[in-house]
Order: sequence, then C-alpha cells, then structure tokens
Amino acid sequence: MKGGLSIGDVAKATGLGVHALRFFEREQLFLRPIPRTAGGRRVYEQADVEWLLLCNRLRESGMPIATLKRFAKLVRSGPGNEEERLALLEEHEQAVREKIAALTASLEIIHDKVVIYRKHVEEGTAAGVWAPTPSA
Amino acid sequence: MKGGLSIGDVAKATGLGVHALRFFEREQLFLRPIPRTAGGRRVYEQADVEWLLLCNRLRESGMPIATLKRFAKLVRSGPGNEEERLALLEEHEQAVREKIAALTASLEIIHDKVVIYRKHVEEGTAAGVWAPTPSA
DNA sequence: CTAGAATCTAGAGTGCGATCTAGGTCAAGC
DNA sequence: GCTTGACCTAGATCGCACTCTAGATTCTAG
Repeated sequence: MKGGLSIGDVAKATGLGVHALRFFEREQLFLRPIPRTAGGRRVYEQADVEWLLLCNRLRESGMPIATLKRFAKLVRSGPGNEEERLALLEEHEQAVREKIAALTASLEIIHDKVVIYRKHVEEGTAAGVWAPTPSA
Repeated sequence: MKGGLSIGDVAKATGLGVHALRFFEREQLFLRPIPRTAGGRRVYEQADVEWLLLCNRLRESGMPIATLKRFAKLVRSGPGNEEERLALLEEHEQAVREKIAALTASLEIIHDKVVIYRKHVEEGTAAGVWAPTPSA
C-alpha cells in the first residue's frame, strides 16, 4: 500500500482488531470518512492511528462509545465548537478523577482484608472457624 | 418479619435490586444458603448485608462475578483454605493498583488535552482550523 | 374479609462492546 | 495464471451482568 495504511497495519498499531475498526467506522467514530482504494479497501493514515490511540485512552478511562461518538461528531463538524469539546473533555476528566477516588476507597477496604487474612494465615495455619462476615 | 430481613430490606440496605439479589443467589454468591419462611420468602440477616457490601466493593473495583463466586465458594467450604482466599484477594488488590495506575496515566493525557483546549478557547474564540489530530 | 403490596419461579430480554460467520473480492508472489 | 492471504459486507452471535415479564402466591393493613 503506497502512502497509506491498511486496516491490518492500523490494527497492529493500535491494538484494536480489524473487526473493531470496521465497527468504529460504522459507528462514526472517525474524524473523517476513511477513503478506499479502487478495489474497496480502507486506506488510513498516521493521523487516524493517533486519533485511535487517544480513543483507546478515553475508552480505557471509561468513556462510553456514545460519548466518543459525540466528541468525534463535534470535531468533524469543524471549528467553532471548541467550548463544547472542552466541556465534554472536562466532564470526562472529572469522571475519571471520581473513578480513581472510588477505586482508591475500595482498595483500602480490600487491603485491610488482605492484612487480616495475612495475619491469620501467618499465625496458626491450623485455623479455627473464621469467615469474613457471616457468623451463621 | 421477626428477626430477619426481607429481600426488600436487603435491597434497600445494599443498593442492589431484588432481581440482582435473586440472581446472586442463583449464582451461589452467598456464603450460606439463604433460609426461607414457611411461605417461601427469603430471610436474610445483617451478616448477609455486610457480605454484600463487601461484594459491592469488590465488584466496583472490577472483580468479575466469576471470581466473586470462587471466593464465596472458598469461604463456604470452611476453614483450611485461608491461603487460597488470601492469594485471591492479593491478586485482586494488585489488579486494582494497576487499574488505578492506568487510569492515572490516561488522566494525565486527557488533562493535557483539556489544557490545550482551554488555552485555545480562551485566546481567540474566532477559531481557526484546529483538530485534535488528523490534519486531513 | 379483602385489597394491595411484596414476594415467588422460570425464563426471556437488554445494553454494551465487541467478535465472528458466511460468502465472497482483491492483490502480491511464484 | 494461480494460489494464498488480506480484505470486503451484512448480519448473527457472544459475554457479562443484570433486569424485566408473566403469572401465581403470600403477607399486611384496613
């Protein structure tokens, strides 16, 4: 493939499967229509890969496809809506901070459990009756 | 309901729906068989609620139902497998730490994007061509 | 006694995000 | 030219974790 990247190249570069890439296209998650060769194959460029890498970050951090779609749509509709894009990203940033906080809180509780179990296992492996919660 | 809690009570106390509680029971996620009234209604106790609250924490922090099931099974099968329970929890703790790290990494990237957008929006609202990535 | 709310079971349906299938078409190497 | 592998479309299927439906039963308040 001369200048561009095949769907397989992009799959390798982004970690997404070819099926996922076609799915993304159907869902309008790209910033532009992906052009085709005479034979009908998709031709991507590096910029598409970079956008997908950002998508990966947004997805990993919990942004649903639907929101990604809204963001892509804003970008596609050209300059002039930067405030909206900013608002969307800020909202997501806040959501991520909250998710980290929730995970950190859960982590503490889980770690406490681990400490208790560790203590229990270390002293007296010949264990007595002991359950995390129900005494029944 | 005399001494125990109804399914509705438990739903209120845990935030889980009654459907979810019946589902949990089918999936063997409880630490004991939940007893019934003469008429067939489930009778829970406080200990069950506390276990469910721990389950919520484990679930929120990304533990799949299947793993929760394994843990519940270990506890149900009585004392003697504390090392296994500990290993399971430690593994999950590690997974949570990694998840937090991944989120933190994504957050940084997203925050950078936000900063760029903010700068762009502040200076010159009459925007020029500007997209997050693809120049095409 | 009766009406209404809560509960019961078994099983179907939902939403998300892919992921795979079937039945082809296209292109590069021998 | 022909094989082989990558690619195409449309649509079916999957996994997870619920969530809801239907139709029956049980408990509670008036």
